[in-house]
Amino acid sequence: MPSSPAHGSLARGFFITYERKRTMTNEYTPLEQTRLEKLHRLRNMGHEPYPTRAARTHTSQEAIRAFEALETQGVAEPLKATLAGRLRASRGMGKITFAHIEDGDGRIQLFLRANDVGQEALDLFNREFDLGDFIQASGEMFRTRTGEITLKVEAFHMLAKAVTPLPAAKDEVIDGQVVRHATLEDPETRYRQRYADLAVNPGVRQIFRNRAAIVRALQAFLDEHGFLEVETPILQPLYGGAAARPFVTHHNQLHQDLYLRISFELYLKRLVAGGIERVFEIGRDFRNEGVSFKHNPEFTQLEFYWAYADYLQVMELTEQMIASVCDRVLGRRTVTYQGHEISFEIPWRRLEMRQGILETSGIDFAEHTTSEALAAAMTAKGLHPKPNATRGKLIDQLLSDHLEPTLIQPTFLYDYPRDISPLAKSKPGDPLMVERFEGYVAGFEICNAFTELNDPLDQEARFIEMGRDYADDDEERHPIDEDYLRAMRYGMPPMGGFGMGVDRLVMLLTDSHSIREVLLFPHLRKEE
RNA sequence: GGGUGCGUAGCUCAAUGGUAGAGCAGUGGCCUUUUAAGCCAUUGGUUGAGAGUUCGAGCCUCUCCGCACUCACCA
Repeated sequence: MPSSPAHGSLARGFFITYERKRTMTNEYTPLEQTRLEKLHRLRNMGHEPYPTRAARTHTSQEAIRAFEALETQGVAEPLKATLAGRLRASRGMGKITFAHIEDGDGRIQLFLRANDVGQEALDLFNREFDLGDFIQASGEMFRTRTGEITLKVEAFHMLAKAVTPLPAAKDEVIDGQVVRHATLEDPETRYRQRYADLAVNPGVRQIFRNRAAIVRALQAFLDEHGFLEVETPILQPLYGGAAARPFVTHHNQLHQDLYLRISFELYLKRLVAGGIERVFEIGRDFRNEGVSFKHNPEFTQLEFYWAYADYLQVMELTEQMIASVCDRVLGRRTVTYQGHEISFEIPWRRLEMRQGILETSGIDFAEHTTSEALAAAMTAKGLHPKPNATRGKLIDQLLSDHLEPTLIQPTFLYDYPRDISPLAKSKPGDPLMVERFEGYVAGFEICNAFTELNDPLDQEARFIEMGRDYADDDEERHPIDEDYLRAMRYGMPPMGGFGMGVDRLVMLLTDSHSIREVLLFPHLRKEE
């Protein structure tokens, strides 16, 4: 990049043209122009605004802890430190300036005095440095009159000039409580410009630290229980394993349409057929559906499959796994979610799905074995059954409308109707029901599991039966995965299988009201 | 996709159909232990975009864009 004149139109013109070509951004705002002029002045004075390297010796908290340690030991020798971070507050008071910088650890105060750095440098700091700039400062640690551990700056320089001001956010400490003023709140700006959100809203960073810890805790738990972590194709020639519309893409050279996976199920069960008795995957699923506070088009799923186990054993492993995650990540098993005290202590409540629906809606679906009969019973109760719905969908409607909202404490709903569970094994002696459970917390579903169907003839019949419920052009109609049937015909051991929305678990453990809060870059419509 | 609501300065928010404002941030000045520092002065707006009604529109009407909530969809 050529060196630029201080603050002429030539310099600005250069930058604007460059930016427009690259990103089609608009012109710089007046606030940005002010900062660009500072940038050019710094450069003209020989202060590189974007030096190649930093040289910090301590993070903010390391410096504070090291100072406290020396203080307790009564060491007279002052602690020298070079700190680096983002300028978040600056209070100029004539011949001295107090400032705070923020790094990955937290905040620390800087104290700049004309006596120490020189009047010229102090003026440079006050005139050309802005909130949001990344800077480096060296000096000795001390305590101010009010007791705050502070760096008495002897030398400082810019590490990266911020051209665009951060959305203002100031903290006030009242009786030990941090009160934030004019924080960035607009959800659209927060999600579109997550970098700005992360920079000014510390709670956001904590959510994603917790998210990473939750995923690691799940991996550790399953690893300790003998499950092998694998990665299966995201681009699939056929999709399956869930009721969802897929995203379609195309491989040019192979002249082949491909689907982004909607679940891992059929691939992971192929692996069990191949002899991997305990297997799991944590990864991204893609579903071409509407968005809501609990749905994003791409989301993170955990699935595991466990040979020779059934859904009851999976149920027990599930509550152990969640408790283990709570222990590792939070150090406790109770959380507050949107005002509800929720306990993940073992065991969770177990409720037969039929019984739960009977209690909350007054309808026993077992007494109505056809969709017509069930719809009539619902109408008789003053409910509004969806027209032309299958019996399974009507039961699902009763579940979501009446039962689901009541399931605040962790609850396993078990035994589901066969016609909404084409991959689950029937209950012995009850051909209409399958061995399946779903875990509900805070009124929404977080996991889904069953004793897996391993009878290739039954599976083929279910696929065909399922296909009959849809017209040929119905988008929900699923293709039959012949290769999966072949894998099953080679022999597939009995097994329990499990799937969980990791984002929803993160929501629960971070008290987030929307899935978008726990996704770094949630899906939004295109800007403009 | 439907319904409801919202969109005003960089951020958070005001403004009966009648001159678009405040705090913070910014700019200039004073200030050597402050911490939402303070004090004085001051800049900043095509009120999301476009059209219409009106003497006059941030406000009323319509279209579009975006966001939120909600419904539909989600074996």
